[in-house]
Order: sequence, then structure tokens, then C-alpha cells
Amino acid sequence: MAWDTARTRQLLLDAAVEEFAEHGPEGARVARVATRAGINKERIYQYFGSKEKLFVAVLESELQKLAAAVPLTDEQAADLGDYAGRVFDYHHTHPHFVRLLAWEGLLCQDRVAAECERTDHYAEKIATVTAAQRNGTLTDAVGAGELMHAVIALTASWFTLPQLTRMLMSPAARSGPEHQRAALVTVVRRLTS
Amino acid sequence: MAWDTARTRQLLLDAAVEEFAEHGPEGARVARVATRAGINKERIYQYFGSKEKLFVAVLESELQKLAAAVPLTDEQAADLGDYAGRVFDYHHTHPHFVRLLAWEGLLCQDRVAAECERTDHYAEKIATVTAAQRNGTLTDAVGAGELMHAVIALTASWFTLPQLTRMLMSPAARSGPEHQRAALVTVVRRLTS
DNA sequence: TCCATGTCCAACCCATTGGTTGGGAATGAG
DNA sequence: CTCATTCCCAACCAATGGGTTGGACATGGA
Repeated sequence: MAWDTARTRQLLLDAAVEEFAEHGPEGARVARVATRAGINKERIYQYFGSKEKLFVAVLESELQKLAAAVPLTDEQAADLGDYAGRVFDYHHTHPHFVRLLAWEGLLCQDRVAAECERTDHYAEKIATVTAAQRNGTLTDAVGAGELMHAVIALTASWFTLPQLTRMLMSPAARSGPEHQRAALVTVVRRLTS
Repeated sequence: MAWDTARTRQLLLDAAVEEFAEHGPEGARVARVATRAGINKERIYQYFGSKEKLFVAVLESELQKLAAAVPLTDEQAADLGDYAGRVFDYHHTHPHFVRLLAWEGLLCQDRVAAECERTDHYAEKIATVTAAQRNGTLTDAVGAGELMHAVIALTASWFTLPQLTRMLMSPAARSGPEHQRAALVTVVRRLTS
């Protein structure tokens, strides 16, 4: 077998994504990452340097994935409800990112990884939304930033606050993901109509 | 000085609230709780048994505080925007609870502390909202549970995802708490009108 | 063939941390 | 005064976990 350092690195990164998403930066165990990846622990330090740097790498990797997977075109900006639904679907099939984001929010009070790029990324989304607002296809009763914030908050909370969902929704036993998605889309559409 | 065991217990609990809110259940250090409280570490084990049990005590304590501090009367249910604003104010002056809630959501996937009481508590709120909906003073376009979920999610995210706020809102530099509160109230009113 | 590099393994180092223990001092009820 | 209780202090224990090291084998290019 040829040495495939890129593959080794990727295996470690994938395992780290799962580990960090599951247990958070504090609870994550370096040894467990290595075991998950089927790679020796020391490799982590060679490729990433430290647990913290590994976390940063994990976060950046997941950020790219999400940005690539759920775009927001000018036309789509007219229906943010649909956009929220697609973000929901992404989180549902890739439950790692949103948890990483939540942990980052709780732990990193000052600066976060790739803050500049991410700010730019969000600025693009906001520009798209603003354009739709000027365009008249989207309400301008609420600022574009506030709108995006609301969409992200509403979408993420289904995954980051599952205990709330359980305690709020259980009475009617209708808390399947389809229902959650529908509720999200409805709420966002109502917010933007 | 008389022995005041209730005070000692309370000092420990208060210190634990801060420690757990700041660092989370994993990052919290028992020794630091003791130091914060100015009480010896061993007392914690006498009064609470273990770190985990201390966390449960902390959570229950904060739950009671919030429930007592921000009620929702039948009349107030007509304006959920105002209610959201008051919850925001509570979180702003008592930033512990919402962080504890977020950590709980990430760590405790199955059961959480005092789940029954909390479910009941939320059921009351939902009943109030439902009454307002039947009453006609509140839209019934969205279910009561979904509405409460949205309100909580929108309110909490300002505190649990500060990095988002920074990256989304910074362009206009208008991200003071007053603005956040106003945006929240607007959004919720728009959602419920 | 030689050799730099990737990898595994296993042990190791050391700081941290949850939790315990024993001794002794303060307190206040009886 | 006596004594059970509360408390502090300091040391201690066992386990965990981040990070390192050294030795050995595989690989493939020069």
C-alpha cells in the first residue's frame, strides 16, 4: 500500500468531526479520535499539532461543507422559508455542524476560527437578502441581518435544544422531523411574508 | 458566628451556577467552585454528593428562578413580543440560565433534570397561549407549541450564539443589547400578528 | 541498495481532577 | 462544661488525559 498522507489526514479529520460534535471540545478525547479513525494517536499531533488546532481544523472543514451544500441564490432569497427548510435538511443528515457551532458559541467568547471568512460568507447572504428586499420579493419590515439571524436561530434550535422540543411538543406526540421541518418553514414564511 | 448550613449550601450553589454556566458541565472544576464560594471543597461532596448531582441542583435552582421571574399571564399572552422582550431582559441580567440550558441540550441527549416538572411548566405556558389563540387575541396560524418554541429559540440564540451575532450584525456596528432586544420583539410580533 | 519518510506500538511523562481522609478548631444546644 | 456538628486545612489517592519518545517495520524514490 502506498503512503497516502492525505487520506490519513482526512480519516483523522472525519473522526475528529464526529468526536467533537458528539462530546464538544472539552469532552472530546484525542485517543478516541485516533481509535475512531483507526490511526495512531501520535499522528494527530504530527498533522494538527494539538487538540485545539484539531478543533479549529474540524470547524473550518464543516463550515466549508455547509456553505457548499446549501447555497442561497438571488431567486431563492424570495422564499427564505424554503431556504430554512433546506438548511434543516442539511442539519438533519449532517448533524455535526450545528452542534459544533453551538459549542463554539458557548466556549469561544471572543474570536472564533476563520472569523473573517465567515463574516464575508454571511455578508454575501445578507447582500442577497437585501437585494430581494429592494427587489420587493421579500419583506423589508425586518432588517436583512435580523432576518438571517432569525432563520439560523430557528433552524438550529431544533438540533441544539432537543430537550425543549421534547418538553414543548410531546403533548401531541407529533414531534417527528417532518413536522419540525414543516413548522420551521411555516414560521419563517410567516416572518417574511 | 453561628453555623448557617443553609447559607453555606447556598454559597456553594451560587458559585456552582457561575462556574457551570461559564465552563459547562465538563469544563467546570469542583475546586474552582469551592474557591469561588470561599468554602472548602469537601463541603460540596457533603452537600451535593458529586459533581453531576451538583449540576442537577444548579439547573433546578436556575429553572425555578426563571419561572418565578418571568411569568406569562393570560393578558400578557396577547403580546408574545413583549413576553420575549422580558425573557431577553432576564437573560441579559442573569446570563447563567440560558447557557446552562444550551449545555444541557448538547450533553444530555436522553433525559434531563426535572423533566416532568418542566414539561408541566411548559404545558401551562402553552395552555395560556392556546387560550389567547382561541380568544382571538393571538394568531392561530401557528400552533402554540411551535410558537413558544420559536420565541424561546429566537430569544436564546442571542446569548448562546454570540459569534453569529457578531458575524451577522457587525457590518453596521449596531449590535448593542438594546438593538438586539428591539429586533427580537419586532420579529416575534411579526410572527404572531 | 540506501535512505528519508510514514506508520504502528507501547510505554512513558506529568499535570489535572474528582473524590477522600484525618486532624484539629469553632460553634452552640443541652 | 460537654459533645455532636460544622467547618477548614492539607495532604493524599487513583484515574484520566494531553502530549512525547524510542524502537521497529513498511514504502518508494534516488
